[in-house]
Amino acid sequence: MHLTGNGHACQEQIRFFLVSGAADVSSHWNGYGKYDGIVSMNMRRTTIKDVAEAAGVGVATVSRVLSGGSASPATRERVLTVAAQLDYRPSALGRNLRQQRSGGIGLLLPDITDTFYGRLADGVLACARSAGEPVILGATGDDPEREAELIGMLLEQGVDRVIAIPSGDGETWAPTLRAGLTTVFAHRLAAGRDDVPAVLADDRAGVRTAVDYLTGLGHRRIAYLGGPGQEQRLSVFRQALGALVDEDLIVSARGSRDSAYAVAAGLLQRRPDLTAVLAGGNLLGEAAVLAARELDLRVPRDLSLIMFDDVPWAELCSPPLTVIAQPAQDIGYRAAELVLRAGPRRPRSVLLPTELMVRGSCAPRGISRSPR
Amino acid sequence: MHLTGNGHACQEQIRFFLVSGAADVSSHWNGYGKYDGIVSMNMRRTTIKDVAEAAGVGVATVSRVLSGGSASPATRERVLTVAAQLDYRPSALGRNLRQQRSGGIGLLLPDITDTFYGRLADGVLACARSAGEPVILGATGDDPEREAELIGMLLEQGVDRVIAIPSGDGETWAPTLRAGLTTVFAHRLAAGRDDVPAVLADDRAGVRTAVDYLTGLGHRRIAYLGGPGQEQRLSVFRQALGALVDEDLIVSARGSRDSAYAVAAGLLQRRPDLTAVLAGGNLLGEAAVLAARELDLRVPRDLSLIMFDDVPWAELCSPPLTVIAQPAQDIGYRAAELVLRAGPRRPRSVLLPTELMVRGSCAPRGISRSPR
DNA sequence: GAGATGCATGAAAACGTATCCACATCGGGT
DNA sequence: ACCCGATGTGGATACGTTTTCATGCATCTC
Repeated sequence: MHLTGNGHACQEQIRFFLVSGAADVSSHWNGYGKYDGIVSMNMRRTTIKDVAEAAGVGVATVSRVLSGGSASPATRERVLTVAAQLDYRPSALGRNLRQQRSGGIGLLLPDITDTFYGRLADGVLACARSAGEPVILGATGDDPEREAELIGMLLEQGVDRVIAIPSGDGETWAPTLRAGLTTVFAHRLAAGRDDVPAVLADDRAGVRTAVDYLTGLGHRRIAYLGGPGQEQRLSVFRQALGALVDEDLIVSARGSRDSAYAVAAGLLQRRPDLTAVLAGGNLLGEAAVLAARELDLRVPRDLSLIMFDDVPWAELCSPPLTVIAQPAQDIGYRAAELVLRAGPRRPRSVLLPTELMVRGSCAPRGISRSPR
Repeated sequence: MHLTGNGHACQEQIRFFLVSGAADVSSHWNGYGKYDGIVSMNMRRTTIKDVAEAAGVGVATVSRVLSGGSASPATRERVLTVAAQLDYRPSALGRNLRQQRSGGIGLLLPDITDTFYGRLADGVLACARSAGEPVILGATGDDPEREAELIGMLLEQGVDRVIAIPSGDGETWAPTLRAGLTTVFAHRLAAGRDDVPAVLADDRAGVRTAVDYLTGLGHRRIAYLGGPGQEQRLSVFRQALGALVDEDLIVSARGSRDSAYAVAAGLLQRRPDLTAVLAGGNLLGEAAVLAARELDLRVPRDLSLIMFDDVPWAELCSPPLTVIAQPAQDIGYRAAELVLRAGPRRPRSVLLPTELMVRGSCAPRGISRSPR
């Protein structure tokens, strides 16, 4: 009761100022923050109603002005001035409930610890920030179940836009689309969901370039060390390798570092005859380097190595790693653009170029590895 | 109109099933999703009211049951059953508006690309997930202005819990606390805001250990390569070094990789006489390694290097980097715990241990570096 | 047996916003 | 002079939930 009365008094005060001369208002009310200690604890949030009363207009008008609707220049200016003076910030809560959507954009990725996804997330954040949209982050751990859980959470939150590096298949994503979420996939697709727009690096060209480079150096027994959801790369790998393909040299790890290392070490141990490895991600590349070192294989003399994704430490490694650079940040940014600009018709998917960065981890096939 | 009528019909249907035999309901309505193609586009969200009507109780009762309030076992079971059948999910939008808070937890950090912050974020996500809370991520770029902007966004969203690696000073964070947000700082403090609980790595001990280790190896001219917000580390560094301190050897970079490299290269070039560097973060360590390589300084023969924060590539580097490991993930997790369990009284801050991991980037001071 | 006590329950209010609709005002055209 | 359309405006409503409050019923106590 007391509070409401107090608030009213303030608003009258402001109206007075506005009438007598708006120019002075700011100087008087700039120090609003100084009232901190006194009123902060139990101060009600400034609502659209307060602004309306202080400006002497209806709430509808305020809402229109602030949402870009039509209004006479005079009232528009008055409303804007008063809103600024009161330091009014529209409550996303009210708006969200009214329009049945929370506005934010959900971002679901396997592992925020992986610098690739980190850079991708950074791109999303950059675009979202320029659009003033909050980003809700979730880590799926490449587990469809956790992914489904997170999707449920997003739905419950009323999020209506989501960018995902999908782990699950079409089934997992059915509820999302059914609920009318605008979805954009990044970096990879979900099996059986080619109706969802996506932003992808040109894996096809990347793999082909890498394979051509390695075969050009004389390599014949080339392994692919893959991760989750790399079916497309695998098919291109097989295709590019043609007759040289050896299914025993194509292995897949789960998302974790441990799994990657285990698989890499197993591969190198099992097949001492292979001369080159294409690692399908920086975690896998890291695992390959560690495993090679553990087995006393020297890169690139004993083993040539190409890694997907250019990370800062690729240059620090010795030898510096030859990589296929992917525009992780761009992927995120473009995905955010797509999901924000989602118009009536479904936007076209985007394919971003990859680039082979030749450093020092590949060499012509020399003397065959000495058996251990 | 048509829709409402349709919805009512469905509810009647369900009530009938429930009366006649609940066991059959699931089998009949399991296939609910099959109606997708027909009704999905214009199907109203299932609300608490629907559940109430279908269960033949009031909305208040449903709310109580679902929020863990008291209710008779009979009604509780009936409500739960109906809710499950209707696949009812409470709308966070409505709840948020009602209780004037959005429930989620905001996470503000300088740069999600930095693996340290990535791991920290991962810890936060882990804890938040187990609590069922969404996380809203924002990247400040170590810029107080952007930070203030993001804080404003969080306030607008009604977020009432925030974890931050603060960039700004107490002034920046005044609005946050004024608005009644429960705030927890992680990894570092904001100047003049020691009233905010924090989760920190034991920098004090870390720096001291590192300095002792280096001086123990005979080093006398030791540089500190710092980043933003490392005032405390600097003071400890000076203190630990005692009479050996040389202000010219204490330099600070901004957050970016470029800045870090520039400062590192400048330092090494300007002072060829220094024999050891303590880098205050993995970006700075990376910069130091690159700069040293560029100047043809061999590590550790010409230059000993210790880096704050243990990252996977520290082992891949040659030589492997001696580091001060920080429990980044734990920091995030604990911070999330604190901010979630925020009771009436302010929780105590937490200090987590650091650990010196000796690898190969430090050596006893040998022959002084040859001048270039 | 009457009053007191406890519990389950539902109607209603509130949260802050956007939008629908009705009304008023004004200018220009017949 | 009258009407009509365009435009600006404000009251009222709805969004889905939680919480308060009053009511009814059953049980307990003296």
